[in-house]
Amino acid sequence: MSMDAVFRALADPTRRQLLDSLHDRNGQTLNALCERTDMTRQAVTKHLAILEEANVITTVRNGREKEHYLNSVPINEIAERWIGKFERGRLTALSDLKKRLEREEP
Amino acid sequence: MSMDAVFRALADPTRRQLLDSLHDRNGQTLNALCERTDMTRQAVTKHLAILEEANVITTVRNGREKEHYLNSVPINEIAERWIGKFERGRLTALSDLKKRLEREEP
DNA sequence: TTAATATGCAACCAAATGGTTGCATGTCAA
DNA sequence: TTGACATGCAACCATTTGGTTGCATATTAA
Repeated sequence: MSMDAVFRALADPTRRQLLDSLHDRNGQTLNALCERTDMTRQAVTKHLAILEEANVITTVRNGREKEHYLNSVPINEIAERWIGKFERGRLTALSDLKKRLEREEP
Repeated sequence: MSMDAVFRALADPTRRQLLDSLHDRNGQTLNALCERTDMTRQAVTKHLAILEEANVITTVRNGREKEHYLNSVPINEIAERWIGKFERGRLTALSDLKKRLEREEP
C-alpha cells in the first residue's frame, strides 16, 4: 500500500473511470464493470488488479462472482499527507500576498 | 490543463520529488534542481516539461536561467473535485456503519 | 571577443504499459 | 452430470515512457 502504487493506480483515466463506476454503484462484479466500458474483460481485470494492488479497492469472493468495493483510505491519505502539504504552501503564499498588499496600500 | 495531465504528472516518483524540492525551495533553476538528483540534466528537463504541461509548475525566464515555481492550483482542484468526492463517500459509509451499530446494540 | 555557463533539441534505446486473443478453472442450475 | 456462466492465467503485441548521449543555441563574465 505504498503511496507510489496509489498515484500510479490513479494515473490512468480508465482506472479512474472504474473507480467512478464503483462510486456510483459499490460492490459490482467484474462482468458488471465490463458492461460499462468498451474494452475486453481481460483488460478490465488487469486494471482492477492494479487498483487492488494499490489497495484502492477491496474484493469479496462470492461463489463464482467477485465483488469490488471502493476503499477510500489510501486516497484520503494522499490528500492529507501529500496534497495537503502543497495546499498549505498555497495558503501561506496567499497570506504573504495579503500582507504585502496591506503594506503597499495602507 | 486537463485533469488527466495532472494525474499523469503526479504519477512518477521522480516528478513528485521535483515538486518536493520546489516546495522546499521555490523558484529553483534547472541546474539547481539537477544537483538534488542523480540523473542527467536532460532527464530532469523532460520531467519538468511534463510538470509544466500539466500546469503544476510555472517558469520564469531570467536571462540565461529559467526559474521554476510551484503552482498548486491544479493539485487543489484535483483534491476538491475528485478526491473530495470519494471522501464524502467514505464519510457516508462511516455514517451508515454508525447507524447500523446503533440499531444492533441499543 | 572568447570562454564558461545555462538551457534546448533530437535521435536513440530498454523497459514498462495497456491492450488483445486463446485457453483453463471453478461454480451454479437444470 | 452437463452446459452455461464468471473469473483466472499466459503469451503476445504496439505504443508510451524514462532515460541516455551528442550537439546546438543563447547569455554572462573576463
